[in-house]
Amino acid sequence: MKESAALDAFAAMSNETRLRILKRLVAAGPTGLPAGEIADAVGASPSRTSFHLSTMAAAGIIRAQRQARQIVYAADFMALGALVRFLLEECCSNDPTVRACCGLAADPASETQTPARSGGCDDA
Amino acid sequence: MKESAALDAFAAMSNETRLRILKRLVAAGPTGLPAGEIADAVGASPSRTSFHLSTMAAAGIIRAQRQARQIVYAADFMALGALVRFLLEECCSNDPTVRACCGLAADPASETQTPARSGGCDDA
DNA sequence: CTTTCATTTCAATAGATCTTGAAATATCTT
DNA sequence: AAGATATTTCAAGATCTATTGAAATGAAAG
Repeated sequence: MKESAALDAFAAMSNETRLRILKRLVAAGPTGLPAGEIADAVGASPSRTSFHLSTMAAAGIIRAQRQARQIVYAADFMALGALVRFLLEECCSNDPTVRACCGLAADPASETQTPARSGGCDDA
Repeated sequence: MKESAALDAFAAMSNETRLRILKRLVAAGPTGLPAGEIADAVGASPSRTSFHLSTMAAAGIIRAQRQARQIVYAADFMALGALVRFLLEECCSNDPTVRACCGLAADPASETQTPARSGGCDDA
């Protein structure tokens, strides 16, 4: 993942309305939801919702597809996975403390069992 | 992790200078680095660096500690771990596709081996 | 081909964020 | 106490982001 893409993705996640939209779209699964339903779900006006959906689509974390008169948006799960991985690998250099907090083995190449989160992690 | 904390953390990561600072601090380990060295490392003026360091500290992803005349900043590895976990759990509902992209088992409770990243993931 | 429905685009505005350079603060040294 | 060093704070301006409501677009139905 390119750094500029990650910066855009982080910016997309740094807004309350957009984070709500993302959660809703993740819950909706790969089928996604039409813009109007998303607007209702998050309690924002159509134009405001459209603005945030465009921002998120430009950041690459969701995808749009016209279906008859509606425009259906869906989370891009692979892009989200790439973002988590960027955070873990590029930003955090696979630091063992960071990894332990998400139930990951200290060493990314490890063939051993994933450990329970060790003590000292902030609660999520 | 509270949602508002995550929003602040994402905002903190959505700036190029701050992301560079974070990477440098992660590389520096728990000992951290004084502000002046960080400024040199990222090529930003003292006041600009100070502004970004304050933003990151307020977001809780780094910590400051005065040491004689310098102020030493260090990455907060547990907070970063909590952020990765928030992204994975709260935002992505532990979606298996997302998890596969970071070398995680599809099921967070799984006792089986962490799989190699399955096909279809965006390259990080 | 007009109407209706779903969504976007636009223009205006308000507010937040970033950068710059100068001045202020805190700490150490002499 | 005066000077040097490390960093922050402040004020000004530029830029970016978000919200609102009205108007425009696209697609289907009558």
